[in-house]
Amino acid sequence: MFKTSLLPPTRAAPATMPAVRGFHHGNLRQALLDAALAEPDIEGLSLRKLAAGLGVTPAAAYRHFASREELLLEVARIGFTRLESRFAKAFDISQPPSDAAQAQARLHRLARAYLRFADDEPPLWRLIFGPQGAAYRALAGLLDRRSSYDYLPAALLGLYRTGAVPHAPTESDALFAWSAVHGAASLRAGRVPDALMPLDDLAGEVGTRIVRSLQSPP
Amino acid sequence: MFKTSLLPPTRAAPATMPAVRGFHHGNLRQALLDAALAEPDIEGLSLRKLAAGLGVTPAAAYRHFASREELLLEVARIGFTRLESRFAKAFDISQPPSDAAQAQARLHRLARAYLRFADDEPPLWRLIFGPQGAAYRALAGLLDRRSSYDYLPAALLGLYRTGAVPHAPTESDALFAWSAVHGAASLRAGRVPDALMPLDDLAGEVGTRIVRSLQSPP
DNA sequence: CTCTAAATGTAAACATAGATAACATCAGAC
DNA sequence: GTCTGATGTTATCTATGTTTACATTTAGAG
Repeated sequence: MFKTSLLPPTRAAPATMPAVRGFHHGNLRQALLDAALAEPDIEGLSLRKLAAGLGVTPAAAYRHFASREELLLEVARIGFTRLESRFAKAFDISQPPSDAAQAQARLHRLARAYLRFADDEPPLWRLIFGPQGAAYRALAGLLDRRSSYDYLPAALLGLYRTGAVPHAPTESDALFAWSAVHGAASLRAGRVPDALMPLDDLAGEVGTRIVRSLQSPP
Repeated sequence: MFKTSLLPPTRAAPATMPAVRGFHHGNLRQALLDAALAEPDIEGLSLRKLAAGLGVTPAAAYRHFASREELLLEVARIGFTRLESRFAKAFDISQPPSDAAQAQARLHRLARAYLRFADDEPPLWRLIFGPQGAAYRALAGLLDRRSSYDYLPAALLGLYRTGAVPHAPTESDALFAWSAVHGAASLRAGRVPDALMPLDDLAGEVGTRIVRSLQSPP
């Protein structure tokens, strides 16, 4: 027999390490995710091109993802994880603020982490926060169950406890703070003219103004 | 001769008014735009389906738009126009604020207009402010040349002139205000849990906090 | 070691999409 | 009336997501 087996030797992946286990391709799933993460326009990627780039048939991808949408969802999950990891570092739970200055520094670090993520990984940012909602809403569960959404309120509470702010933060306060940071990042990612000052300056401005907006009583 | 002329009578549009001029279809261009505007997911629309819905061949659309992208661009322009029209009404240039309260009311109206647009026309909102940037950046020229971007700074200046705020607004102030409003609208459009309070309350909160964030000297 | 079953890929095909080219038709100018 | 340009229609091309039937490789049971 001879078949059309003219391509099998295409598995010329001697330069790549055996990944986890060397199957046909050597864990295609991760390779697809990596390729997707490297895409400049993740939402606009083509499964076929991705597969072709890995020297694999389009249908092969369907052994690992039920659909294109599921691939994107998985990528979005990775994005959320990376974002939260940045938040965790910025928040630094091991070092609770002992005075107002430290509490404000923590808030600034959070704002900076958020903005920096938008700066460092624009494709992921667009995928995650794209108003398309597909990935956004689908992953809402992932966000709701603690994590990213809680860092900001916690930081605001720290402001109050250290006396940087005169009243305990309300939900409204948290929403406003979140809006300001998210809005700044959005405008920056959207390349809105005015939003292009140095990132650290922007983070500082936003943090400072948030604190200022909390000065009067509720 | 007989050809394949079995479809021409499909032009059964006696119920629709002659539009501007009764051509083959009776101004397809506008009909396509209207159909696109009625789409729940504008960015995801299909030219073919749109055409089919109007009882017209896919290729017919290309007599009016060079590409799908151009159709979307035109829709985005319409969206921007609608948004600016709301801003204009909210700003009410014919009634300059004569005291702090009126200046604040103007700011609140602007915030409300912005949020209301996101609420009233989610598909347009997503198209316009989608981080995809396609339409966004392409239309940046339309935004830069005055209009929407200037209402907020003007409102802030009004706050200063009427003494509602102690210092003349800087670019940073305007950017922060814009971030806060835009962020609130984004979160709302993204159905983020906390952002779902009544629209007017949200607009009020945002407006009030923006003013508060401008209380200290620069 | 061998045999089998699950995991993984391939080939071929279908449906839909955007886009283009050649041809047809209608409105209005002359 | 005839000619011309605007507007639509018929294929037709290519790219893409997706499915189905088949092949192959791997891992593990016996």
